[in-house]
Amino acid sequence: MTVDPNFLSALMILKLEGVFTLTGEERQALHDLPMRVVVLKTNQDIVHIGECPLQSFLVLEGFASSYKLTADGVRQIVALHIPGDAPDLQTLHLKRIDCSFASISPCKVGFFQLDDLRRICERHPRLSAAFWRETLVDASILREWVVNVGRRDAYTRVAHLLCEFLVRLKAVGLVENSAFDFPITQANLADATGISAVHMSRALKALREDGLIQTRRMHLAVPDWAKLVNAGDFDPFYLHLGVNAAAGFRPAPQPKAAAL
Amino acid sequence: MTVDPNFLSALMILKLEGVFTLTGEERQALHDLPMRVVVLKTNQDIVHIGECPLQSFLVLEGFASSYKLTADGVRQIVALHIPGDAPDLQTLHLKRIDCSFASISPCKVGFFQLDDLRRICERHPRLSAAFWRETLVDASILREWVVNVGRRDAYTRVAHLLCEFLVRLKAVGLVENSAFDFPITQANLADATGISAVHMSRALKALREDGLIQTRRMHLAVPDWAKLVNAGDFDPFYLHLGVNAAAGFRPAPQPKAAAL
DNA sequence: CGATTACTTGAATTCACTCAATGGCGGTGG
DNA sequence: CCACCGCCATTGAGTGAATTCAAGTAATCG
Repeated sequence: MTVDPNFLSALMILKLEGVFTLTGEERQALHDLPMRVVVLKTNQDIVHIGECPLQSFLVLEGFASSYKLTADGVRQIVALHIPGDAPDLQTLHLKRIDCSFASISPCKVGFFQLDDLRRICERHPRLSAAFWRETLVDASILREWVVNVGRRDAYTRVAHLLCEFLVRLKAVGLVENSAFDFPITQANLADATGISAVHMSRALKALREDGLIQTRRMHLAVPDWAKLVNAGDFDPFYLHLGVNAAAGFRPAPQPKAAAL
Repeated sequence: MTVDPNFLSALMILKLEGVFTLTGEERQALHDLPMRVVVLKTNQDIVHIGECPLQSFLVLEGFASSYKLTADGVRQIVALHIPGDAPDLQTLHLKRIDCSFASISPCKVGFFQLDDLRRICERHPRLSAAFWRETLVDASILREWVVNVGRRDAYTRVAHLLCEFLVRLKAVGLVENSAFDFPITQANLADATGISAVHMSRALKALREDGLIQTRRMHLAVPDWAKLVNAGDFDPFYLHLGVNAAAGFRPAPQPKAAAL
């Protein structure tokens, strides 16, 4: 995948189009957002907790994480970011960043000035709302992570994380035949699920032996989606994907919501 | 505490004032927000997951929770809400609610129409930004909860939750002499920390025996704040409280943030 | 090809869980 | 007023899931 200098906005636009149709003006505004592309190796810090940056970033290629450390130096990954994600939108309204960001695979990110984005938000209220919505979806994912880490056993937990990964990657077109590139170490997966790296190895082995996943190299395949969903107690609803993006993952058209 | 019919907006205003000073117009707009006060007993559902409500609510008195259930019916509380919180601002931009809300103590909540709030947001961009900020702080708390549940042992986890509770309650003036009303069952605390109710009992006992907390009836006192903070690996920064609100909790004025 | 990093496996341990029984408190009704 | 019931909290005993420690294998990179 080559990096078009405006690939940043292209990805952003793709994602927002999943929610509502942009006007030409809105698309243009995003397109004109100046940015600086940076290439990262694995495990490089992007922003560090406590900083007050003047810029924010978008993931273009590869994967990134948000993480925090406990007092005794144990790491917990609190979010995984895939191409198209803007992990750090909180900087728009919170001065100091409350978690660190790092690449967890070779990775390209695009930096943009917060002031530029603020200007866009002021001029285009619908875009502002769309970014707000993004941060709300992130919060929804965090809620599911609390459940995952708090109440599911390791096997289910890992299955759930892989389900989430697959659905999110599919939404940005990075899945082919229920398989995708997966250059993430077990240690990182362990930090994302709150288990030890050793136990992650065992959990993945169990999933493999049960025929729920196939791992070769840095590549992951899901032979039986329904089984993995079942094993992971997974319902993609919390991802709040547009109907288009979620096609193929919702077994049936979503039921009319219950009246209040 | 009696319920002034406009107590809702009063609380909302109080909280927002912690971030920036409202103009008279802004204050008036909040004050004029129509609302309906509802009194709840313990453990009553307020909004159920999957609904598409036309209204949202604010907690006036007592405590509420956001929770989700796993497939086998185990509950995980993903957020606790105290007076002044608007737990359900996500409805502004997400159609279907992705978690349930319930009272976890006797409780008063104020419902308002989303359309009314949307109108306020359109007319008062600074208020819109302030509400957005609120949701970002909620996300920050969720990140800390993932760390808490994922990487800390039960003892530390419970201490951390109690620290968070005390700081947040203090910010809305519900703490006196490091003590506060605490009408929350151990089962609920267990669901918030991802441990079993039995183990919660043991953890609280240990904290009591170590002199970190005192519990009598539905009341909790913290004799030695520094010790509890230490035991809970607690740093209030993630709460993003205004400087005023956090007074007395930050050991020193926050250091100039590191440059990017 | 040698060095480093990632993964796997086994064994012993520990933290937290379930199950089960008991005690305290508050409310309700005879 | 006291007896009873239900909810909540406590405690003990046994179990189990996940951890740490340790060793060894496979893969990757310069």
